[in-house]
Amino acid sequence: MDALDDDISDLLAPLNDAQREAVGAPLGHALVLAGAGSGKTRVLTHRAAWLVRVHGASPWSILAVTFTNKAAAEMRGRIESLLGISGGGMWVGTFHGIAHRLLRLHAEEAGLPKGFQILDSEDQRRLVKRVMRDAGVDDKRYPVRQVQGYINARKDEGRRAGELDTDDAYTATLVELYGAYDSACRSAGVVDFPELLLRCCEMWRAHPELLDHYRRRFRHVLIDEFQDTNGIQYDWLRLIAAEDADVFVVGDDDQSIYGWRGARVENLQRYQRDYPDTQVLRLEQNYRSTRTILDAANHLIAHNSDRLGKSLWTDGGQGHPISVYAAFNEQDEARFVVERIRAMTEEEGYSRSDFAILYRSNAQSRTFEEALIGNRVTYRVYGGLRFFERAEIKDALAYLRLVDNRHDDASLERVINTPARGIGARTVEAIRTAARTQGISLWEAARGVTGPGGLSARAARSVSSFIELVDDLAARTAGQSLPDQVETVLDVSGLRGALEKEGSERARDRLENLDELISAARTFEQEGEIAEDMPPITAFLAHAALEAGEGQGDDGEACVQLMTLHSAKGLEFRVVFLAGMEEGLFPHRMSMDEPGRLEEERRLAYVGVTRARERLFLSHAERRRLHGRDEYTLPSRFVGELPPELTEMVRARFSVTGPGAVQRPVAASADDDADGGFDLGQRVSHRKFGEGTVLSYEGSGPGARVQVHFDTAGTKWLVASFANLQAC
DNA sequence: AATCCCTTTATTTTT
DNA sequence: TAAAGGGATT
Repeated sequence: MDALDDDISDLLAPLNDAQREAVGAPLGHALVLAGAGSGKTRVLTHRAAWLVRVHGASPWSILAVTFTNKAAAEMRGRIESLLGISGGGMWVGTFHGIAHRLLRLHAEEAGLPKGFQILDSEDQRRLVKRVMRDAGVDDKRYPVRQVQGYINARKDEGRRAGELDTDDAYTATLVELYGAYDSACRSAGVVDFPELLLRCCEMWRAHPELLDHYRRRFRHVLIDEFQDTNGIQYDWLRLIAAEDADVFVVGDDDQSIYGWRGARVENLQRYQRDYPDTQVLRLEQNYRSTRTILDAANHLIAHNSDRLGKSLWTDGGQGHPISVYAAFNEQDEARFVVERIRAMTEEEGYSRSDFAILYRSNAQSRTFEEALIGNRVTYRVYGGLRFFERAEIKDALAYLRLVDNRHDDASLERVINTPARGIGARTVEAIRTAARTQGISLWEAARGVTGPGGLSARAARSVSSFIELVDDLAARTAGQSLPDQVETVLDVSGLRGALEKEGSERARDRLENLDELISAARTFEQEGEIAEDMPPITAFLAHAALEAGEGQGDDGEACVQLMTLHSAKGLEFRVVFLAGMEEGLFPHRMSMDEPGRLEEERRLAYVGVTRARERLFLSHAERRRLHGRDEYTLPSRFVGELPPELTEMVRARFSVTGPGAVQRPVAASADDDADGGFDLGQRVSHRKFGEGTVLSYEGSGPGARVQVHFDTAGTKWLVASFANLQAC
């Protein structure tokens, strides 16, 4: 196809001037500062298509990088539809996915065994723990998570244990553990997530001819969400993008919310410094939200300093004011949200899938779930435990990994006594010691200890039958199809049998998940990308580690969506509820003291506000049960940072006589407090419904009604004078 | 070796 | 509150 004859109007027509300028930017170095809802993804995908159709670039020469698999899949799909062909040869993926691919292709140059496996965070934590035990480090002084965090942070900076300063004893121990952990990874033939990037960089540095090959191939590099890149990802880009390559990065400093995970907003400035010819483009027209919502977002984010500066505008309508609801407690907050959802679906024609309830921390979802269930509103919670992270799935995968590589110590430790087969802590400890002293893998050590000496006869028998089991699995699965291999593992390992015997509800769930694993294997075999000469099982295991299986859940039915603010980034909804707008919760108390972290919280609030297209509701509870204690809370400062003229306070349905004063209904029972009323949130008991909590009032005098959420009987409105509620 | 009970602790999350 | 981890018990 001659690029010049191609009619490119479909590429430019759906774009505004700023977007068009970005898409058609001259080859070189571009930085697109794209505000929320300004058509960032569209610009990125049209740019890729533009490169092919206008500059005649081969898809082979394009490398497009995102942060999540979901974003990568979406980008690939959209580019392909713009090109009208499959983007054959184009590399579109996550940083980790692409680095992984490179390491597979060049395992030898990278110093990795052919069938290396990937550790997810949990695997990594277990391994760190084991290394610490072996090194005799006290996990009270050095919490495992902290050590893990330290190692990952250093890897994200691109630094190995050997390059680190050890000024004080504490750091020295951390560095030592880092080194010991890395050697454990090396001997087991496994890599963790940050290692994928780091190893890739090291491979390129050690093999300039390889780097040169890829530099000549990938003439065009596109990167999404650049504000989320960390140090090693930036290094990686600097390596792969030759000086004269075409680099197109898109980001928004106001949406940088992963600083705590090593993301460095400064990379936006660093990029401009490292490539002085960078053309900076701004996308400031928002197509998503009403003017009210956008103005509110702009005001909010203006409270941050150190911004690159960007101001979003829209030519859309004013829209509704932002509603702010002060709830008594979290149940009342949930009740309010669910009531609004009910009213808007019934009276204004909204669908359930138009609503999102966003919150700062996952624990907040529970109250909403209860309220939604109580009102028979279908919903879906995003986040939480992902498919491939479930214990039963990981057990099954660990068997597969062990069959693939007997020296994978982490997997061996995981399943040596799962299901229980009489190999207890002491036995495992003996194997571990043997492995450590002889410098061999656990597998080899396990084979050794079955010999004379050491273990009791019973333990030795158990261990050797485990060894036989794994060898037997290997023999049986050889030559089988992927789903059959999974099936074999489930049956022969006893994983399935143990769950069937248990027979509980939970066990049935797990069995279903295991069945789903077989289907996942089948799907992967049919559709998955099994590159080059990689054995399917290796590819499948890598897939399980790199894609936690977010797609699993039940779509289809219209659902209200519940998720954290973090997972809402990149999404949009007609109606958004931002719940728990309270000091201490949001901004979170752990991020309140440091100015930098507080600003990140504010960016998170900004992300939340800009998710809304039409309506935005903020709510905060005056009293919230936190860790089992009732806490009295203040509204979040972020609420106060919105212009008052754009917000309206929503009143509860009971009468309010003065500022903050609640007129209490007269209760029939004379035996409680002085004025005979109940306090909101007070515990009461009813003859028939049992105990409950007072949620709200309506009216006063003898006709006053009181809303009580009963622990077992649900929420009810009662006429106070007849209900004969007792304080308790 | 498995079970039970007590203490501790308590963001955000992708890969 | 509730989950998870550690220590003691069976």
